[in-house]
Amino acid sequence: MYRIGELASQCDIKADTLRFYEKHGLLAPSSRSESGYRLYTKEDAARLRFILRAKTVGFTLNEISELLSIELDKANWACADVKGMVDNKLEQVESKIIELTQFANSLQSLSNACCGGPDSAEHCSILEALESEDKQLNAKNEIAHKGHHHASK
Amino acid sequence: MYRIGELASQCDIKADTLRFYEKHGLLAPSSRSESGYRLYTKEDAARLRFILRAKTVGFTLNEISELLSIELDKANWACADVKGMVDNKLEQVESKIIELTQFANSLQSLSNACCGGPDSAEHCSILEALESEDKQLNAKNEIAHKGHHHASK
DNA sequence: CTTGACCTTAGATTAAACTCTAAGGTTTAT
DNA sequence: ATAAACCTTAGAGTTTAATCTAAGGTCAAG
Repeated sequence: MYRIGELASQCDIKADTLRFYEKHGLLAPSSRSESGYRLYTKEDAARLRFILRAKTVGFTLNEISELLSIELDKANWACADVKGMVDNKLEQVESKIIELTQFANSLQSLSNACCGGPDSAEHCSILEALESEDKQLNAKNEIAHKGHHHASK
Repeated sequence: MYRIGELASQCDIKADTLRFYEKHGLLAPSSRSESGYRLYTKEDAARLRFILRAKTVGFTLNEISELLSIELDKANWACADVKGMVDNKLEQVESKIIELTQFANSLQSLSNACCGGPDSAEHCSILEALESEDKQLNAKNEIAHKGHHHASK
Protein backbone atom coordinates (compact mmCIF):
# COMPACT_ATOMS: atom_id res chain seq x y z
CA MET A 1 0.00 0.00 0.00
CA TYR A 2 1.44 3.33 -1.05
CA ARG A 3 0.37 6.74 0.16
CA ILE A 4 -0.12 9.47 -2.41
CA GLY A 5 3.31 11.04 -2.02
CA GLU A 6 5.13 7.73 -2.24
CA LEU A 7 3.35 6.68 -5.41
CA ALA A 8 3.81 10.13 -6.90
CA SER A 9 7.56 10.28 -6.34
CA GLN A 10 7.90 6.66 -7.48
CA CYS A 11 6.36 7.62 -10.81
CA ASP A 12 7.98 11.05 -11.01
CA ILE A 13 4.74 13.01 -10.89
CA LYS A 14 3.13 15.33 -8.33
CA ALA A 15 0.62 14.23 -5.69
CA ASP A 16 -1.62 16.89 -7.26
CA THR A 17 -1.61 14.97 -10.48
CA LEU A 18 -2.88 11.86 -8.73
CA ARG A 19 -5.71 13.83 -7.13
CA PHE A 20 -6.44 15.28 -10.56
CA TYR A 21 -6.60 11.79 -12.10
CA GLU A 22 -8.91 10.68 -9.33
CA LYS A 23 -11.24 13.65 -9.82
CA HIS A 24 -11.39 12.82 -13.52
CA GLY A 25 -12.12 9.13 -13.04
CA LEU A 26 -8.82 7.74 -14.29
CA LEU A 27 -7.43 6.33 -11.08
CA ALA A 28 -8.92 6.10 -7.59
CA PRO A 29 -7.01 4.56 -4.69
CA SER A 30 -8.39 1.15 -3.71
CA SER A 31 -8.87 2.26 -0.13
CA ARG A 32 -8.41 4.99 2.47
CA SER A 33 -6.69 4.90 5.84
CA GLU A 34 -8.67 5.59 9.03
CA SER A 35 -7.58 9.19 8.85
CA GLY A 36 -8.71 9.39 5.21
CA TYR A 37 -5.35 9.08 3.46
CA ARG A 38 -5.45 7.60 -0.01
CA LEU A 39 -3.98 4.09 -0.10
CA TYR A 40 -2.85 2.76 -3.45
CA THR A 41 -2.25 -0.95 -4.15
CA LYS A 42 0.25 -2.51 -6.55
CA GLU A 43 -2.62 -2.82 -9.05
CA ASP A 44 -3.34 0.89 -8.70
CA ALA A 45 0.32 1.54 -9.42
CA ALA A 46 0.19 -0.69 -12.52
CA ARG A 47 -2.85 1.25 -13.70
CA LEU A 48 -0.98 4.52 -13.16
CA ARG A 49 2.01 3.32 -15.16
CA PHE A 50 -0.41 2.37 -17.93
CA ILE A 51 -1.89 5.89 -17.87
CA LEU A 52 1.53 7.52 -17.95
CA ARG A 53 2.77 5.30 -20.76
CA ALA A 54 -0.36 6.04 -22.77
CA LYS A 55 0.22 9.74 -22.22
CA THR A 56 3.84 9.72 -23.40
CA VAL A 57 2.82 8.02 -26.62
CA GLY A 58 0.27 10.72 -27.40
CA PHE A 59 -3.09 9.58 -26.03
CA THR A 60 -5.25 12.20 -24.34
CA LEU A 61 -6.66 11.57 -20.87
CA ASN A 62 -10.09 11.14 -22.47
CA GLU A 63 -8.85 8.41 -24.76
CA ILE A 64 -7.11 6.77 -21.83
CA SER A 65 -10.21 6.81 -19.67
CA GLU A 66 -12.19 5.35 -22.56
CA LEU A 67 -9.67 2.53 -22.61
CA LEU A 68 -9.80 2.04 -18.86
CA SER A 69 -13.60 2.12 -18.79
CA ILE A 70 -13.49 -1.31 -20.39
CA GLU A 71 -12.11 -2.57 -17.10
CA LEU A 72 -14.61 -0.75 -14.91
CA ASP A 73 -17.65 -1.86 -16.88
CA LYS A 74 -16.55 -5.35 -17.77
CA ALA A 75 -19.46 -7.07 -16.02
CA ASN A 76 -21.94 -5.03 -18.04
CA TRP A 77 -20.37 -5.57 -21.44
CA ALA A 78 -20.53 -8.52 -23.72
CA CYS A 79 -17.18 -10.02 -24.51
CA ALA A 80 -17.71 -9.13 -28.17
CA ASP A 81 -18.11 -5.42 -27.29
CA VAL A 82 -14.93 -5.42 -25.28
CA LYS A 83 -13.05 -7.15 -28.04
CA GLY A 84 -14.37 -4.62 -30.58
CA MET A 85 -13.33 -1.66 -28.49
CA VAL A 86 -9.90 -3.07 -27.75
CA ASP A 87 -9.28 -3.95 -31.38
CA ASN A 88 -10.28 -0.43 -32.32
CA LYS A 89 -7.73 1.08 -29.92
CA LEU A 90 -5.18 -1.45 -31.07
CA GLU A 91 -5.56 -0.16 -34.62
CA GLN A 92 -4.86 3.39 -33.37
CA VAL A 93 -1.78 2.22 -31.51
CA GLU A 94 -0.51 0.32 -34.51
CA SER A 95 -0.89 3.31 -36.80
CA LYS A 96 1.02 5.40 -34.27
CA ILE A 97 3.79 2.81 -34.36
CA ILE A 98 3.91 3.07 -38.14
CA GLU A 99 4.15 6.86 -37.97
CA LEU A 100 6.85 6.75 -35.33
CA THR A 101 8.81 4.23 -37.32
CA GLN A 102 8.71 6.49 -40.37
CA PHE A 103 9.76 9.33 -38.08
CA ALA A 104 12.68 7.28 -36.80
CA ASN A 105 13.67 6.34 -40.36
CA SER A 106 13.68 10.01 -41.28
CA LEU A 107 15.95 10.90 -38.37
CA GLN A 108 18.15 7.90 -39.03
CA SER A 109 18.70 8.85 -42.63
CA LEU A 110 19.56 12.40 -41.56
CA SER A 111 22.02 11.06 -39.04
CA ASN A 112 23.52 8.75 -41.66
CA ALA A 113 23.84 11.55 -44.22
CA CYS A 114 25.69 13.64 -41.66
CA CYS A 115 29.45 13.31 -41.80
CA GLY A 116 29.58 14.03 -38.07
CA GLY A 117 32.74 16.06 -38.52
CA PRO A 118 33.63 19.64 -37.58
CA ASP A 119 32.52 21.13 -40.93
CA SER A 120 29.35 23.13 -41.50
CA ALA A 121 26.21 21.05 -41.74
CA GLU A 122 25.19 22.91 -44.91
CA HIS A 123 24.41 19.66 -46.66
CA CYS A 124 22.73 17.84 -43.77
CA SER A 125 19.14 18.91 -44.14
CA ILE A 126 16.29 17.42 -42.21
CA LEU A 127 14.05 18.43 -45.08
CA GLU A 128 16.11 16.38 -47.49
CA ALA A 129 15.57 13.46 -45.13
CA LEU A 130 11.88 14.29 -44.90
CA GLU A 131 11.44 14.35 -48.62
CA SER A 132 12.90 10.92 -49.02
CA GLU A 133 10.75 9.83 -46.10
CA ASP A 134 7.63 11.09 -47.84
CA LYS A 135 8.52 9.10 -50.91
CA GLN A 136 8.94 6.01 -48.73
CA LEU A 137 5.67 6.84 -46.98
CA ASN A 138 3.74 7.01 -50.24
CA ALA A 139 5.21 3.75 -51.41
CA LYS A 140 4.30 2.09 -48.09
CA ASN A 141 0.76 3.47 -48.15
CA GLU A 142 0.17 2.01 -51.57
CA ILE A 143 1.18 -1.38 -50.26
CA ALA A 144 -0.76 -0.95 -47.01
CA HIS A 145 -3.98 0.05 -48.79
CA LYS A 146 -3.97 -3.02 -51.00
CA GLY A 147 -4.43 -5.41 -48.10
CA HIS A 148 -6.95 -3.84 -45.72
CA HIS A 149 -9.09 -0.80 -45.09
CA HIS A 150 -7.88 1.65 -42.52
CA ALA A 151 -10.90 3.25 -40.86
CA SER A 152 -9.27 5.30 -38.10
CA LYS A 153 -11.23 8.22 -36.54
CA MET B 1 1.99 26.84 -54.48
CA TYR B 2 -0.85 26.48 -52.00
CA ARG B 3 -2.73 29.26 -50.27
CA ILE B 4 -3.36 28.94 -46.54
CA GLY B 5 -6.87 27.52 -46.86
CA GLU B 6 -5.87 24.94 -49.44
CA LEU B 7 -2.97 23.64 -47.38
CA ALA B 8 -5.08 23.66 -44.24
CA SER B 9 -7.93 21.62 -45.69
CA GLN B 10 -5.44 19.28 -47.35
CA CYS B 11 -3.95 18.50 -43.96
CA ASP B 12 -7.25 18.58 -42.09
CA ILE B 13 -6.35 21.51 -39.88
CA LYS B 14 -7.56 25.12 -39.60
CA ALA B 15 -5.95 28.08 -41.39
CA ASP B 16 -5.67 29.54 -37.89
CA THR B 17 -3.40 26.70 -36.92
CA LEU B 18 -1.04 27.52 -39.81
CA ARG B 19 -0.88 31.17 -38.72
CA PHE B 20 -0.26 29.96 -35.19
CA TYR B 21 2.60 27.74 -36.35
CA GLU B 22 4.06 30.67 -38.29
CA LYS B 23 3.85 32.99 -35.28
CA HIS B 24 5.65 30.37 -33.22
CA GLY B 25 8.40 29.76 -35.74
CA LEU B 26 7.44 26.26 -36.80
CA LEU B 27 6.42 26.90 -40.39
CA ALA B 28 6.51 30.06 -42.46
CA PRO B 29 5.31 30.13 -46.08
CA SER B 30 8.17 30.37 -48.56
CA SER B 31 6.66 33.45 -50.16
CA ARG B 32 3.75 35.87 -50.29
CA SER B 33 1.55 36.91 -53.22
CA GLU B 34 1.46 40.57 -54.34
CA SER B 35 -1.59 41.08 -52.18
CA GLY B 36 0.20 39.52 -49.21
CA TYR B 37 -1.36 36.04 -49.25
CA ARG B 38 0.78 33.27 -47.78
CA LEU B 39 2.08 30.94 -50.49
CA TYR B 40 3.24 27.51 -49.40
CA THR B 41 5.46 25.27 -51.52
CA LYS B 42 5.52 21.48 -51.66
CA GLU B 43 8.49 21.63 -49.27
CA ASP B 44 6.44 23.72 -46.84
CA ALA B 45 3.72 21.08 -47.06
CA ALA B 46 6.25 18.33 -46.34
CA ARG B 47 7.44 20.28 -43.33
CA LEU B 48 3.85 20.63 -42.14
CA ARG B 49 3.22 16.92 -42.48
CA PHE B 50 6.37 16.34 -40.44
CA ILE B 51 5.05 18.66 -37.72
CA LEU B 52 1.65 16.97 -37.66
CA ARG B 53 3.16 13.50 -37.58
CA ALA B 54 5.47 14.52 -34.74
CA LYS B 55 2.47 15.87 -32.87
CA THR B 56 0.37 12.72 -33.19
CA VAL B 57 3.20 10.64 -31.78
CA GLY B 58 3.42 12.81 -28.69
CA PHE B 59 6.06 15.48 -29.32
CA THR B 60 5.30 18.98 -28.09
CA LEU B 61 5.55 21.96 -30.42
CA ASN B 62 8.68 23.01 -28.55
CA GLU B 63 10.36 19.70 -29.17
CA ILE B 64 9.30 19.85 -32.80
CA SER B 65 10.70 23.32 -33.29
CA GLU B 66 13.94 22.21 -31.66
CA LEU B 67 14.07 19.46 -34.24
CA LEU B 68 13.28 21.80 -37.08
CA SER B 69 15.79 24.39 -35.92
CA ILE B 70 18.49 22.01 -37.07
CA GLU B 71 17.32 22.73 -40.58
CA LEU B 72 17.13 26.51 -40.16
CA ASP B 73 20.56 26.84 -38.57
CA LYS B 74 22.39 24.22 -40.53
CA ALA B 75 24.95 26.68 -41.93
CA ASN B 76 25.91 27.79 -38.41
CA TRP B 77 26.26 24.33 -36.91
CA ALA B 78 29.04 21.87 -37.19
CA CYS B 79 28.01 18.57 -38.68
CA ALA B 80 28.91 16.87 -35.41
CA ASP B 81 26.47 19.08 -33.47
CA VAL B 82 23.67 18.28 -35.87
CA LYS B 83 24.40 14.59 -35.67
CA GLY B 84 24.43 14.71 -31.88
CA MET B 85 21.11 16.49 -31.72
CA VAL B 86 19.49 14.18 -34.23
CA ASP B 87 20.79 11.08 -32.51
CA ASN B 88 19.45 12.41 -29.26
CA LYS B 89 15.95 12.86 -30.72
CA LEU B 90 16.25 9.50 -32.40
CA GLU B 91 16.75 7.91 -29.01
CA GLN B 92 13.56 9.57 -27.77
CA VAL B 93 11.64 8.32 -30.79
CA GLU B 94 12.95 4.82 -30.34
CA SER B 95 11.97 4.69 -26.69
CA LYS B 96 8.50 5.89 -27.70
CA ILE B 97 8.34 3.02 -30.19
CA ILE B 98 9.26 0.57 -27.44
CA GLU B 99 6.56 1.95 -25.15
CA LEU B 100 3.96 1.85 -27.91
CA THR B 101 4.89 -1.70 -28.79
CA GLN B 102 4.42 -2.76 -25.16
CA PHE B 103 1.12 -0.91 -25.21
CA ALA B 104 0.09 -2.77 -28.35
CA ASN B 105 1.14 -6.10 -26.81
CA SER B 106 -0.98 -5.34 -23.78
CA LEU B 107 -4.04 -4.62 -25.93
CA GLN B 108 -3.35 -7.62 -28.13
CA SER B 109 -3.22 -9.99 -25.18
CA LEU B 110 -6.48 -8.56 -23.88
CA SER B 111 -8.05 -9.07 -27.28
CA ASN B 112 -6.72 -12.61 -27.44
CA ALA B 113 -7.96 -13.44 -23.94
CA CYS B 114 -11.40 -12.24 -24.93
CA CYS B 115 -13.69 -14.97 -26.24
CA GLY B 116 -15.41 -12.37 -28.39
CA GLY B 117 -18.76 -13.99 -27.75
CA PRO B 118 -22.05 -12.64 -26.35
CA ASP B 119 -21.24 -13.52 -22.72
CA SER B 120 -20.24 -11.05 -20.02
CA ALA B 121 -16.66 -9.87 -20.20
CA GLU B 122 -16.21 -10.56 -16.50
CA HIS B 123 -12.96 -12.39 -17.15
CA CYS B 124 -11.54 -10.07 -19.81
CA SER B 125 -9.71 -7.53 -17.73
CA ILE B 126 -7.39 -4.91 -19.11
CA LEU B 127 -5.65 -4.95 -15.75
CA GLU B 128 -4.91 -8.63 -16.11
CA ALA B 129 -3.34 -7.78 -19.45
CA LEU B 130 -1.47 -4.88 -17.89
CA GLU B 131 -0.03 -7.03 -15.17
CA SER B 132 1.37 -9.52 -17.62
CA GLU B 133 2.63 -6.59 -19.67
CA ASP B 134 4.50 -5.23 -16.68
CA LYS B 135 6.13 -8.58 -16.17
CA GLN B 136 7.17 -8.60 -19.82
CA LEU B 137 8.35 -5.00 -19.49
CA ASN B 138 10.62 -5.79 -16.57
CA ALA B 139 12.07 -8.79 -18.38
CA LYS B 140 12.72 -6.67 -21.48
CA ASN B 141 14.31 -3.86 -19.47
CA GLU B 142 16.77 -6.26 -17.92
CA ILE B 143 17.83 -7.35 -21.37
CA ALA B 144 17.86 -3.80 -22.75
CA HIS B 145 20.03 -2.46 -19.94
CA LYS B 146 22.69 -5.07 -20.49
CA GLY B 147 23.62 -3.79 -23.93
CA HIS B 148 23.57 0.00 -23.79
CA HIS B 149 22.93 3.00 -21.60
CA HIS B 150 19.62 4.74 -22.00
CA ALA B 151 20.02 8.41 -21.09
CA SER B 152 16.59 9.79 -21.98
CA LYS B 153 15.36 13.10 -20.48
C1' DC C 1 4.69 19.04 22.76
C1' DT C 2 5.85 21.24 18.94
C1' DT C 3 8.19 21.56 14.31
C1' DG C 4 8.29 20.00 9.78
C1' DA C 5 6.73 16.93 6.49
C1' DC C 6 3.12 14.82 5.34
C1' DC C 7 -2.15 14.63 4.39
C1' DT C 8 -7.23 16.82 3.30
C1' DT C 9 -10.53 19.99 0.44
C1' DA C 10 -12.01 23.47 -2.88
C1' DG C 11 -11.01 26.62 -5.94
C1' DA C 12 -7.59 29.88 -8.57
C1' DT C 13 -3.79 30.07 -11.76
C1' DT C 14 -0.73 28.50 -15.40
C1' DA C 15 1.01 26.73 -19.96
C1' DA C 16 0.36 24.75 -24.33
C1' DA C 17 -2.09 24.55 -28.37
C1' DC C 18 -5.32 25.98 -30.50
C1' DT C 19 -9.84 28.53 -31.89
C1' DC C 20 -12.54 32.43 -32.40
C1' DT C 21 -13.82 37.48 -32.99
C1' DA C 22 -13.58 41.97 -34.88
C1' DA C 23 -12.67 44.91 -38.48
C1' DG C 24 -11.42 45.16 -42.73
C1' DG C 25 -9.01 44.14 -47.73
C1' DT C 26 -9.05 40.83 -52.13
C1' DT C 27 -10.67 37.49 -55.57
C1' DT C 28 -13.88 34.57 -58.12
C1' DA C 29 -18.22 33.45 -59.82
C1' DT C 30 -22.79 35.08 -61.61
C1' DA D 1 -20.64 45.00 -59.61
C1' DT D 2 -21.70 42.63 -55.85
C1' DA D 3 -22.04 38.47 -52.86
C1' DA D 4 -19.61 34.55 -51.27
C1' DA D 5 -15.55 32.96 -50.10
C1' DC D 6 -11.34 33.80 -49.51
C1' DC D 7 -7.39 36.70 -47.27
C1' DT D 8 -5.09 40.16 -43.48
C1' DT D 9 -3.99 41.61 -38.35
C1' DA D 10 -4.34 41.83 -33.40
C1' DG D 11 -6.03 40.18 -29.60
C1' DA D 12 -9.57 37.60 -26.71
C1' DG D 13 -11.48 33.04 -25.39
C1' DT D 14 -11.32 27.86 -24.87
C1' DT D 15 -9.68 23.28 -23.70
C1' DT D 16 -6.57 20.14 -21.65
C1' DA D 17 -3.71 18.86 -18.16
C1' DA D 18 -1.83 20.06 -14.76
C1' DT D 19 0.02 23.03 -10.78
C1' DC D 20 -0.57 26.13 -7.07
C1' DT D 21 -2.84 28.42 -2.98
C1' DA D 22 -5.30 28.70 1.19
C1' DA D 23 -6.81 26.88 5.28
C1' DG D 24 -6.53 23.38 7.97
C1' DG D 25 -5.95 18.12 9.96
C1' DT D 26 -2.32 14.16 11.10
C1' DC D 27 1.90 12.00 12.38
C1' DA D 28 6.99 10.79 13.56
C1' DA D 29 11.17 12.63 15.46
C1' DG D 30 13.68 15.38 18.85
